[in-house]
Amino acid sequence: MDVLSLLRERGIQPTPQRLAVAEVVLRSGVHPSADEVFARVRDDLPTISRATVYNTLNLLVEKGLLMSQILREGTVVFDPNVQRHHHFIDERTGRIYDLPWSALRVSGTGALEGFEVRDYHVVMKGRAGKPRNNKRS
Amino acid sequence: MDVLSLLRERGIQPTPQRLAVAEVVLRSGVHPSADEVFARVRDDLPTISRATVYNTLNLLVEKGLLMSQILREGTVVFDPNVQRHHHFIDERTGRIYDLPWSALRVSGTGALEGFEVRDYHVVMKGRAGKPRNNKRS
DNA sequence: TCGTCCCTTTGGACCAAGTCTAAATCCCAT
DNA sequence: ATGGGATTTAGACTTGGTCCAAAGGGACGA
Repeated sequence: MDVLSLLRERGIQPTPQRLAVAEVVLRSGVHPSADEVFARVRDDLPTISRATVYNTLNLLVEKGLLMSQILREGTVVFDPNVQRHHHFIDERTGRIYDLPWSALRVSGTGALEGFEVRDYHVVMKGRAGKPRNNKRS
Repeated sequence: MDVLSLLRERGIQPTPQRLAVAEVVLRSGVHPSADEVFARVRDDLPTISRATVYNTLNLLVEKGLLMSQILREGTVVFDPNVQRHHHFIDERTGRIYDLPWSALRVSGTGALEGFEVRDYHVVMKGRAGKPRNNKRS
């Protein structure tokens, strides 16, 4: 599905600015901050303003095309993966990886006295890219 | 153990400013931001500077008396609980609660291809203060 | 074609969290 | 008492983010 249709589907009035922002963040596959998106978008649309990028990202979150996540110090990051999932943060690079929901299982969430759990996820830290398939260490 | 001895034990040269900061954050039982600590400490020590509060908090983290956590948008919070534990965030109040490590169990952390997990914890969101709740997720 | 209305974009002011720096102060050993 | 290293201070600076008033742009009726 192309980005233009995605926006229309959610009732977002498409504009060149919004399309450019959505292209960058939805296709990125990573977890950019707003200013990182700003920088990337400016390559194509040099006159776009910071306010528009922030407005658009917040609009995309509001309309369910993005999630914002609190995973980096000092800044929110945007995640084009809107399914439930977990996160892994590489300690060396700071890079954030998505882990599929099915990769982990958390038990005990229903047995917490005094807490009504609405959502949860696991945040893991370590090193990514070390072990290889079929190799033991 | 009093705070003065705690600092000495960790090789931290005690000063009135450091003691005041440590008292506030170690006894608070909550998860204050640096500026919240700054505000509280100024009640007792009106001339203390922001830089000293930030320096001291970072020093306490470095020396293992505190942990810093990324749980609130825009600011780091400090956690006097240095044991492994999970977190629950009340969506209405933003208040952060510690959950004992034993309250939850996460399985699958060892089976992740390509990720060497060094640490992890569960972040939950919902409403606190409602006893008697039995729901799975 | 021309207005006009409404939505969007823009630039800059503003705010909050946090770091940095240079100067002042403190403490301690000589 | 004095000199030096550690600590504190105020304020400048940086960065992430919001706010606002003015300008732009497109759809539609006259």
